[in-house]
Amino acid sequence: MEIPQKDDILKQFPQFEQPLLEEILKHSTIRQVEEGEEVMRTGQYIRSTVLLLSGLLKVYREDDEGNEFLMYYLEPGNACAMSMMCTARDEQSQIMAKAVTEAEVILIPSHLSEQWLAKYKSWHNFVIASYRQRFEELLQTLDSIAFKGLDERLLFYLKRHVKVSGKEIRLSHQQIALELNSSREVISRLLKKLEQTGAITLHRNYIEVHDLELV
Amino acid sequence: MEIPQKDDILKQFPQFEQPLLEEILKHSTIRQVEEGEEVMRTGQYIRSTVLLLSGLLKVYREDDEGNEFLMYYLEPGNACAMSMMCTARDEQSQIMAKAVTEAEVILIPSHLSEQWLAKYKSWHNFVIASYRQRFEELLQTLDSIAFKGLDERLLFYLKRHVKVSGKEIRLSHQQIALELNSSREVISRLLKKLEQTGAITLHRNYIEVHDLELV
DNA sequence: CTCCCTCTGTGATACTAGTCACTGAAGTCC
DNA sequence: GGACTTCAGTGACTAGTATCACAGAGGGAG
Repeated sequence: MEIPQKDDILKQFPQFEQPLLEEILKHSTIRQVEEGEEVMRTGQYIRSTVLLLSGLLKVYREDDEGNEFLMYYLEPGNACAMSMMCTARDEQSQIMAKAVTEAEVILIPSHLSEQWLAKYKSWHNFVIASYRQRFEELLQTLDSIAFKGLDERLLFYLKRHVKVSGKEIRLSHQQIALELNSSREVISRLLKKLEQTGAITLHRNYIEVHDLELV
Repeated sequence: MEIPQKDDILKQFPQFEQPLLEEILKHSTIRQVEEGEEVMRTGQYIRSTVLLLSGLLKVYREDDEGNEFLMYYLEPGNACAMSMMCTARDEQSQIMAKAVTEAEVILIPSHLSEQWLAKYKSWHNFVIASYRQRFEELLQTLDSIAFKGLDERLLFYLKRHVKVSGKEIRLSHQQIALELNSSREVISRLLKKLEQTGAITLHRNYIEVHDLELV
């Protein structure tokens, strides 16, 4: 655990008022998270609000048989909406969060983030905006599962991935299959088809994206 | 539009503080909604927070081809979480809401429901609790779509329906198919199978539920 | 260079769900 | 009672996805 540095926070959360920043500096801690490390597990009690300072987190849902599917990514400047909603009553997490890359998160004790809602306008706005963004992203994910075939879902997934981490997608087909709750062979076949349209080029362990929009 | 009556509100929202109740009485309106009427449409601008006083609303998502699927039901004492999140910036609705039965909703001007967050503890708690509940229900719906076959989803749907409106489900197979984004024939077949287990009895235009837990 | 492990490609097959075509049953209106 | 409409049941077929089995390619470690 480190003491948070003002400049780092300021860079990702420029909208926070000065006194709020001071409080964050005083009362919260920063945690370094390694690639692949779990930040939050289903069933875990939540005692802190989680803000992301650097790196990339994926937030996903896991069922009892170990199947999973991606809900959305969190980028620097985002907060985990679940961790904000649970503050009130020491609730359990409903979701999993894992570091896709090495990351730094700010942990704010729940009772403080709760107090700040009334105390700091910028915090209040930030929390509401976070809820809304996550809700909307979740609805998009839901749409793609409910209404689309796997081919379109894959496309949606790739686009989202490009948005958060660039045109070189460093994932095996297996990992993609996992996040879409599908199977490797099927993903391989669909990717192959995409390659034939010229939208991507396949390599071992990574995918080179050219243009997903024209598919 | 009617002037809200204090007793009605008190009955569904006993947790609200006295002065908050007074404000609701003073500034909000009640709207009667007929069965089948749309309370909210995707793309519509939201200017009020919606609380449900009586009746039953279904909240669902619709895609561009008119397909839909059910997100969750709202019962008396619940609020539409979307309508609370959109307050801040006059945002557009992402969802559809329709009255399943005749219903009464309280409409609270957005700027007030926003002010009350800071002003009334009980309002603030109510809003946060609503977010959380809806988020959780949405996650459940998501799970059932992502991880389950149609047979289990149907079961989940029936259970939920029983919870909000009793063991006589007055729906045609067609309507159920629509809410699950499936087709009538498939739902008919699955219902038939369920009937054979003894869990339900099928009739024209309604389903009699005996026990869904033992399936 | 060789061994080994992981990743990818591919055919065969099975299953789930959606679609089409049709039949009959139940309820409504005249 | 007969005509009409809506709802439900059923068989045949199709499409999409999952599963199984196996082959080959790429890269790392010795």
